[in-house]
Amino acid sequence: MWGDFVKKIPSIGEAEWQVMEVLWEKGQATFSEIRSALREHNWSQTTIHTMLTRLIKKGAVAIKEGTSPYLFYPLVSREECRRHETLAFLRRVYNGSVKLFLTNFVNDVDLSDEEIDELLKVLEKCKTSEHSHEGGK
Amino acid sequence: MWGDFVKKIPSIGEAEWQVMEVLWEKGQATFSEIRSALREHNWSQTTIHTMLTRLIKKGAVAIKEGTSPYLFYPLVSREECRRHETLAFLRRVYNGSVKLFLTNFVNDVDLSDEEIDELLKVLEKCKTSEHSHEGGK
DNA sequence: ATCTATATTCTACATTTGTAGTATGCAGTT
DNA sequence: AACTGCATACTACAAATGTAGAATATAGAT
Repeated sequence: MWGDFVKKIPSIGEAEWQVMEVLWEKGQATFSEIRSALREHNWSQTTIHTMLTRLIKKGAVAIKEGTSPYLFYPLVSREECRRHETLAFLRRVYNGSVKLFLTNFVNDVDLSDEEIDELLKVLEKCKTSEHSHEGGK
Repeated sequence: MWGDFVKKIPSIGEAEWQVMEVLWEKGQATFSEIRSALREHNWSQTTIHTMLTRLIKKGAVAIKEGTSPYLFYPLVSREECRRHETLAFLRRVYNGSVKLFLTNFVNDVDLSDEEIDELLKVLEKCKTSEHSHEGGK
């Protein structure tokens, strides 16, 4: 379905994901901005730097050319990362089946009827709204 | 009901999960049974053994007392593991919001209207059926 | 008792990830 | 020039995980 020429989404760890969130939120940011956005995590500066470095090496982040205090920005979108993680997760835990996921999850975790109603609404909307990617099988 | 004794669900890696699947499927199994069930993975025997050992150490698997060719069996249910993984996943990737998950995911990945209908049905059923769990959190 | 095949244990190594100390570079101030 | 602070780099270490070789135990066949 996605052919062989799919952009390879790098794997992003739990803590790294936090850093990415900041970048996705801000679009771009200097180190101090990132640091202060992550203030509550009480990570040492070097820790954050290490993560940025690794994210760069992985191709998830880049530094805008010629910026003095470096401006970091994401090279992969939150959407593609989410999709990637989601597919991996479903494959791993639910045999790749969204249906199985919903069935089990909604049973396991107590979702209130209100929440279920919300989900129903969301799904309904998705259905009616045409997703026009026909792109042949 | 379980008060503070919340059973701690161990973290289970991707490959380890495969081993657990076998155990969940069979209920219990000897090493050779497990091995042959995982045949297609082309893992060396020791690899599988290592995983079993680690799963035991983690408290995810146990050996039935006094069985000659050891009988391994799961100590944690697929359901609780799934719940655990799911919550962690949602927290990590979707800010803990199922709604966000559905919205994004259904948009990102092309779900056919049929699939959406199926999901709708599943959700509807969940709503009407009493879920008599006590609320957790 | 010996051999052999399967069962079980021990040890090892690379990679990924979280975490962080230390060191150096550079710019503005004294 | 020296000092002070932030910016950036280099190095390190432990835990988790995937992967597997080597060694030993043990039961049944010879």
